Amino acid sequence: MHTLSEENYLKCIYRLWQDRGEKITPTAIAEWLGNNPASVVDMIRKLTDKQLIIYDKKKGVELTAQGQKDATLIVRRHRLWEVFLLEKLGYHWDEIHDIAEDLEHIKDATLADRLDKFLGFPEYDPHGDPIPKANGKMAKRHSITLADVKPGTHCRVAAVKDTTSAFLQYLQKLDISIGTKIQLIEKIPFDGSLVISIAGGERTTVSQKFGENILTDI
Amino acid sequence: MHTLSEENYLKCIYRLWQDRGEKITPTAIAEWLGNNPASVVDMIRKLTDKQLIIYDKKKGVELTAQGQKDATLIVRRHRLWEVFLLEKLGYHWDEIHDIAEDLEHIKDATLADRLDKFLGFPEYDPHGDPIPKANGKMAKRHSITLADVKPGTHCRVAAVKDTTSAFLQYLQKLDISIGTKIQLIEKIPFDGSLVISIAGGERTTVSQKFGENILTDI
DNA sequence: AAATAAAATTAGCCTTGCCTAATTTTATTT
DNA sequence: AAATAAAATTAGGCAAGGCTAATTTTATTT
Repeated sequence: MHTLSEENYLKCIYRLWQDRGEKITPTAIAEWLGNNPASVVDMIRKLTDKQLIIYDKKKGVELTAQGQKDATLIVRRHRLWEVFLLEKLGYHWDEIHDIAEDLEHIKDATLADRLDKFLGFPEYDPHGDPIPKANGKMAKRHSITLADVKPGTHCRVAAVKDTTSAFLQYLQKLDISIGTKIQLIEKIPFDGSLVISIAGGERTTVSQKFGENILTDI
Repeated sequence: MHTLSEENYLKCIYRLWQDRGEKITPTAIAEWLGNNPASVVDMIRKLTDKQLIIYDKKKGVELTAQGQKDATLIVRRHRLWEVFLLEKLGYHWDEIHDIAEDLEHIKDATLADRLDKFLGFPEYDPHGDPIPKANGKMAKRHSITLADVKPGTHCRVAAVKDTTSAFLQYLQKLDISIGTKIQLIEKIPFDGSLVISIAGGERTTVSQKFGENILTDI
């Protein structure tokens, strides 16, 4: 099996691949993990030896079939634990990510499946991300952000991209959670700011960055 | 906070202290952990620097107040997770120890307390060991083994000392679990073997070692 | 195309936590 | 008490996974 560090790299590569679809460079990985690019180069060598990734200077880092499979299972564990922490232990939205970050590395042949069953086979985690099934399949990710929809559109918050507590706490303050209805009233051309109405309430203005981190259903 | 390794040493010292009450030597620790005594000496220095233990060649290793407190909380986490794995996820007796061994190191200010509440504040773990409360207090450990009771005595299995799966699977085969009534019929003087009756059933003979690992209520 | 900037890589070092081998200390026998 | 055995300790090393600083490649400007 993989070391803690290897797993974190795998997961990071998986996320970058899912999120952007852009070329995954050592620098991008280093930034995401808060590591030095030199360290990343070391690990790229190790993961390549283990045949979990393929690195090509032109194409960047790509996961092999095995790498994808392993990464998916880590994400599965992470998201299942998030559901557990929120639903069973009563944690708040913004507290669960870091704890799940540790729990996801617990390895046991049947743990994730048992947890999945115990939780009632949830489709999405508390941030709206789909939970991979034991076979690696998962529901589609939501991809349209609040910043993408046309002014006038009514939409539903389906997921959040950023899961830092700074963002989640801001959402909490605005009374936004998964399922909240939001109407995009206007986009300010100058800086992309968004004028929205939350759950039919009065107008609020949020930044473009904010809008890009809200994934919507419609 | 402490590293994974430091926590394992702390827990080991705590166990040796509870179990035997004898002088805790570097060799004893090394044996328990399956490490080399030289490594233990290194760690003794580190834990001493952190003021978690006091090491005196004559007295052996002793936990400081802080060391005791920290070790107790690790044990608390371990035992709570064992309850969770057995009761909520449906694991068997002999499978939970190793998983809890990993889970116990997850650190979060409120995790253990939330888990405790979620589980209904259990007093004992599935092996019959008392679960320390948040304040460090815990119910008394059972101390009389099946090998200690007088022939003729009827007693109840309250806990097991050995938690290896080899022992637990043997118990399962004999249909013994926490709460099972056992009568000690006879002790064989030659090798200390015990003739017992399990739940009123027919006579069975078990070894002295076996008896020493069963803790009884009466 | 040359100059500059950015990214990738290499080299060498650090800490943690373990190891073996050698040595010193302490205990146990004879 | 001397000899022997066992335990503890020291010294030196190793792998993992980071780091910084220096160098080489690759991209971007001018």
